[in-house]
Amino acid sequence: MTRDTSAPTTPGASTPATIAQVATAAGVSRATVSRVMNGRATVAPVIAERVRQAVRDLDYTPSTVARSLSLGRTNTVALVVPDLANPMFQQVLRGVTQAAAVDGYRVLVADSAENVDEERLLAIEARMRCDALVLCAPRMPIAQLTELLPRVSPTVVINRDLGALAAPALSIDYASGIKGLMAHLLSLGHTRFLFLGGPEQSASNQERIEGLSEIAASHPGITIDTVTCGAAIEDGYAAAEAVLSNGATAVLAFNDLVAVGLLGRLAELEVPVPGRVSVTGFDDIQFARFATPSLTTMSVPQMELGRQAWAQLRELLEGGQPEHAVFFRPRLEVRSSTGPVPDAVGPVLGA
Amino acid sequence: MTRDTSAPTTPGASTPATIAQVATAAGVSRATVSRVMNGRATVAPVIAERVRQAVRDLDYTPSTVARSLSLGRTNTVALVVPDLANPMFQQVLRGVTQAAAVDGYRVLVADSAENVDEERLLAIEARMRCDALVLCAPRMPIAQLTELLPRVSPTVVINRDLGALAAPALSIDYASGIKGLMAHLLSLGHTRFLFLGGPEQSASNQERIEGLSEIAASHPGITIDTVTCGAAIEDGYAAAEAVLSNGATAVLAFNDLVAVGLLGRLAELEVPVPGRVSVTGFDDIQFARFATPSLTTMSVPQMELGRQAWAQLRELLEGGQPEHAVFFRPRLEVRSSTGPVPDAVGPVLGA
DNA sequence: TTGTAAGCGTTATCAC
DNA sequence: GTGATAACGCTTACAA
Repeated sequence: MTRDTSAPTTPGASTPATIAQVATAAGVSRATVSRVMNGRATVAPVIAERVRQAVRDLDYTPSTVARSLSLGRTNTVALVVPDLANPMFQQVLRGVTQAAAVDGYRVLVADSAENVDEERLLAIEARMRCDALVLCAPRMPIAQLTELLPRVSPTVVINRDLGALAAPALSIDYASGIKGLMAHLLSLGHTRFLFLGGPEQSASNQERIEGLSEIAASHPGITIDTVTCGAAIEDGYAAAEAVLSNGATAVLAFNDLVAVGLLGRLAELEVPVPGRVSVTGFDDIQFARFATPSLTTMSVPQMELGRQAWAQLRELLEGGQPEHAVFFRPRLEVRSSTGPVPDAVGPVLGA
Repeated sequence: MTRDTSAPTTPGASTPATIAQVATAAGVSRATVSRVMNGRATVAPVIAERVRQAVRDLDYTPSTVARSLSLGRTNTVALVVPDLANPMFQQVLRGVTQAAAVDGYRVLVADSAENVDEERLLAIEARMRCDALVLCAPRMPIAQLTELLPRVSPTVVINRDLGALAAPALSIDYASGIKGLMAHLLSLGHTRFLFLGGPEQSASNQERIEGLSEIAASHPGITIDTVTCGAAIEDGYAAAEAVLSNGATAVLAFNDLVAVGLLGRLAELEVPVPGRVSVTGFDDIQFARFATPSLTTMSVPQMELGRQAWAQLRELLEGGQPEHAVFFRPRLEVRSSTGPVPDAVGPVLGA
């Protein structure tokens, strides 16, 4: 390249000091500086101190990039998520960040902004800068995922069932979760249900629907309607009218975001919850407990998902065997947004 | 180092292909491969195609680390925040991530977990892996900040007034914001106020207090009590009793998180809002609008803060002059959690 | 238009 | 114990 033709050992004013400059200043070789910096082997105390002094004088910090190239590892993991606006993924991010930090790893975030097409390239690009990948791609077709995974290994996939794919995965048992919610609502006497569905290609949405189908099959007396809604808070807000025009006494929102949006709109419309309709969410985001009424939901260990993801990656990075796929079974959180079925259905009949 | 003594041009099975392997495969020099990869200059079409074929065959992707070392830039920015759990910072993260992505930059996150002591080292460490830094350090003493900033330049500081410090900064005018809230509450007839204060060392908390002092000084007839509370939703929840035992008819929470927590608890206690007390927040996080009652708050352009931060950094990275410090003036969002002062103060007297 | 070779800043091997 | 020196994989003057 031959960029700087001046003496490379000149302690540039603004340019960060290099190991060579420290070596010159301390009157030793670069190798020795490197040893001191890494607390390696036995360097004569006198020399070591001389090096440390030079380091202080020059304000030297080793170049991470150069180390990465030499060591062949970056000490960085990437997290690819479909939407950073979702509190669920924010918690996963926190979990990964905190757990990785303990092992001296940093986290690079990549938000695909729900753009399924870009997700593949984003993951590959992110993986190139890092030693490993945490991939959250609920909408990516399984075929594409299959092609992608070997390219970005080591990677752990979060939040979707990989089925036969032999890759490390941490998933939520959404089917079981939604069945748990249904069981709760059934026990309260509800028979007419409305499911506010999430994005249709979403794997977890499919799982929820399958769960509901099973319940429907085994409970002849009930009806479960489905309306495609979305995954965002605004979607829930906008769904209030659909909810009211439907005769259901219990609404299962795709997630807490949708549920909170719905709750907000219902409050504005002065529709009593759970007096008129019961509402459930999914995920148990931080706000669920503080919503009014507090939201009955399925608790998903969001931060734990992130922490476990890092734990598995760490294992892989150390040359360990891929873990088995792990399923988290959500836990029912009964709060105040669900209650007994009202005496009569429809706009204020009984009472 | 001399790690791999075997022929370096062997297309290793699992190891990622290098530029040298591509060069060999295509029968050209590495320089030519580099030119093709970067769409450089005029490479003979025939040769270029041969290179591209080799790239495809070998599944070659250039090493980002090696490029970074050679180019002297990583195409990465770091964001240092005190607490990723706060929706405010999550939005800033989104803003930075989205804006930086447009220019081909990725974002590294570092969460200091409210640990003020570690923040300095964290920032330095993060900066080393990146080309620039977005720093959110509301509690860092100004002296330490002064020492730190030159070391991590280029950096833009977010969310605090740097005063005389000549560094790029994006701040919120918290004093003006809280005064706006007070003006609103005063217009509703309130005279007894309670401020639920945030972390005491927090710069923005100080600014809020100064704003309140000014109002107090210019309005002899009113009283403004202060209770140190915190910045988290749980803190607001826990503050409900203190709020009720205080005679105030209007409560100004440190931020929306605190306000939502308070609202949640007040609802549980069946305390009418704003019937008994009015409540305000600060930040206008996503959930503020959907709280029950919807929260009157000061809107802070959170994502915009992130976007602008990137815009300024980009300018600096391109060799531009540091921008002047920018202040965002929050905008009052009147919603349903504030209302006229109740007829009588205390546990249900009038009515 | 293409190749040669130096250089980015580190680490690690191997003599001394 | 310490110092040359060759990598790591890429970019880019400069020569051909």
